[in-house]
Amino acid sequence: MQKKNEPTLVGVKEIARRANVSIGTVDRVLNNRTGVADETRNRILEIIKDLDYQPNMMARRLASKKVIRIAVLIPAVSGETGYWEAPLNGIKQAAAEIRDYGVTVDVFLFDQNDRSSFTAKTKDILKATYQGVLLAPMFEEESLDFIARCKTQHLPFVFINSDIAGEESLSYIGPNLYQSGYLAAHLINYITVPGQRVLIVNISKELDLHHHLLRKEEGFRAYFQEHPKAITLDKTDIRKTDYKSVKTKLHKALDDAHADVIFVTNSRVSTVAHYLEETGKTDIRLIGYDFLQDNITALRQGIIDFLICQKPQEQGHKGIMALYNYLVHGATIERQQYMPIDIITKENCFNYKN
Amino acid sequence: MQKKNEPTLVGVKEIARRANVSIGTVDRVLNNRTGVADETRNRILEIIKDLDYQPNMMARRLASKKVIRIAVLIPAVSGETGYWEAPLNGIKQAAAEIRDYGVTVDVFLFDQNDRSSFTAKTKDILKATYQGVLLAPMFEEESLDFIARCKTQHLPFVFINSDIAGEESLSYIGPNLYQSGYLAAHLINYITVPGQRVLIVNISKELDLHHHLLRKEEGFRAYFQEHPKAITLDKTDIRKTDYKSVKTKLHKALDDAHADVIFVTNSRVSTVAHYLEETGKTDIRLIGYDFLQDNITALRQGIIDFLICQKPQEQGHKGIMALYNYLVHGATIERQQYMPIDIITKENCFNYKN
DNA sequence: ACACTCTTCGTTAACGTACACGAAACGTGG
DNA sequence: CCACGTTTCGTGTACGTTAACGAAGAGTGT
Repeated sequence: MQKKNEPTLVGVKEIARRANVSIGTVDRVLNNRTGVADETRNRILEIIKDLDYQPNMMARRLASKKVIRIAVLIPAVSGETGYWEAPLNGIKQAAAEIRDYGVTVDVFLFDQNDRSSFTAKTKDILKATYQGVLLAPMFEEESLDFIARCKTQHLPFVFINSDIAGEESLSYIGPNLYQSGYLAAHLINYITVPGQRVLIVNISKELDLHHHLLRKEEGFRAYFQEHPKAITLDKTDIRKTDYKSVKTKLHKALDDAHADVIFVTNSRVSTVAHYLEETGKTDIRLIGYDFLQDNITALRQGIIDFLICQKPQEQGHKGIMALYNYLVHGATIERQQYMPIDIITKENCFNYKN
Repeated sequence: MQKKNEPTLVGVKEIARRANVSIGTVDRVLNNRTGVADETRNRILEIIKDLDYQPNMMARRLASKKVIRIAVLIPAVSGETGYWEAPLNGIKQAAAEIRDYGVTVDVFLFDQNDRSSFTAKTKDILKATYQGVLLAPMFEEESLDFIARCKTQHLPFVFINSDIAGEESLSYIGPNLYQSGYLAAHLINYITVPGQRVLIVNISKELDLHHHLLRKEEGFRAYFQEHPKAITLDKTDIRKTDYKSVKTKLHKALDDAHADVIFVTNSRVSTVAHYLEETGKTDIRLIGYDFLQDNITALRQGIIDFLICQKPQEQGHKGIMALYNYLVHGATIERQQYMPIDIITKENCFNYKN
């Protein structure tokens, strides 16, 4: 049926035979090294194209003793939030997959509350000899410093989870925050009727993270600007993440104005769920972010209505793979890889893959 | 920080050295072949465990000239429905990924309207020498025949898209139809108010496929049984898939009783969308299945409200990978791999990965 | 013509594993 | 004690590629 092409049967030997040269010469043009006459090189190139030669990756990486090292710089999972566990898992999984190909990945964890720990780790990375870096540029200023150094060292880097526009990263892999806020608004549009009130809740004590939340809120508000509806948007900022602080603030906010729907702009939605459950306000619809255990529990109980999630584990996986494909296969990488925005409810959370 | 284990540096040579034997002997116990004294075997086994030896896959498959062949038996993409294009793409992608490992996959396509084409292809597969089969068992009787033969030939097989319970397949990879209908009901529960009417629409001329739709409808109805709500469920079966027939039937159904929401149990939802657009009934909410171009278009236009999708491409990919992991790595495979049930709306369809 | 440097290319030993072949070592029966 | 079979093991080649080494030829200056 399909053409009778000999699959993978052609190797350097066959090319060498046809070109009347030795495999050494063929190897030189394949890895475009010097020392081949232009005429010979062209002849071999021609034959390679003719044969649609595909190098045998196994043999290639077996023979090449050079090992590729990738550094990863992301926040440690804190009691604060378990979010980074998922990307880390994706990173580990990818690392395991490409370990056989002679790629090792070292993970450096910094403290989200401590800019200096970030800087310290960047120094460690620059000291060692890596061929690529995957990083979460949470602290903008410090990150700019770091990637400036990367550039002088011709060290390719990939951003994960948050982007710094205008910098020549190989790729950005992460959420489209604006769009995810927009989507949340879309969902709320479905489940509300005119006259109702929506409360937007930002819970975060980190300044740089707060920036994330604002981007989502922006998308959220944009939706209702573009789709006018007679609902009222309230908002409360909570700068402490412990339950008591959240409770107090929420109490006040709900006292000021009743809410039919609460939109929490990050994964702390389970804290709000706890509050609603405790106070028996289970008629309030609740939407938040991220497929974390506490959130899933509340989702199952019907306290949280929707979770929005952007596959953090896959983010980590893709981040490593982008570097791998670039470094090993010389592939060109998409500059922006926005993750799909998943909607999770009580009824489809069972088989969700983070 | 982590233990100073030499990664992948240990090979058969090191094991042989420690055991005071040659690599040949080590090789014998690794591939548990005969001809090793029990005492020696145990000694080597011990060392292997000690060193946490991981064989080098590349070298392994390089040296072993045996090639693994996988057969795939799925419906051809017809004008009828483009659905199977997605799984096929996933299969092709997976095939490309493992081609380097000496695995070839041959795809056999049958006609969804012709049972005999299915049988013919199964014969072709059995005639050739495959080590594994991935199939969509759409025709139950014929499939049972086929897998009976597979069993006598010790040919492992994986089901995709639809399952035949009780058969010893390596794995089933596909949707949980019941649950996806249940989810649709859940969504409709959000967007309806008491007193409204929902119309269930089954569009399919194939008998075996119809069975799929019923399973979804079952889940759908179960939801409202478990969550009683004052809404009325109507239903119409449409046994011809051309637009004119659908139009006629829909007209009649909507004439009988007004509908606030229409739930189409498969990917033909775009046909209904077309009807709604043409007749200006755009106030009717519409929910259906699958991330196909026509559906996406209608989704973007706001005619379709929700699409439910179960990653058909990933299904194909996972199907091949299950076989690969089993045949090459001897991994144990999960018996049932239900795909996540994704909810797609106008606002999150951009970055959706099928 | 000689010594020398460059360019161009062939040869060969790895890489880690699989597998065929054959060599010891150890019986066992006569 | 020899012939023969069996068990147990070591050796060598192969897989397709990389990369170091060095040989042959061309060019240059004296």
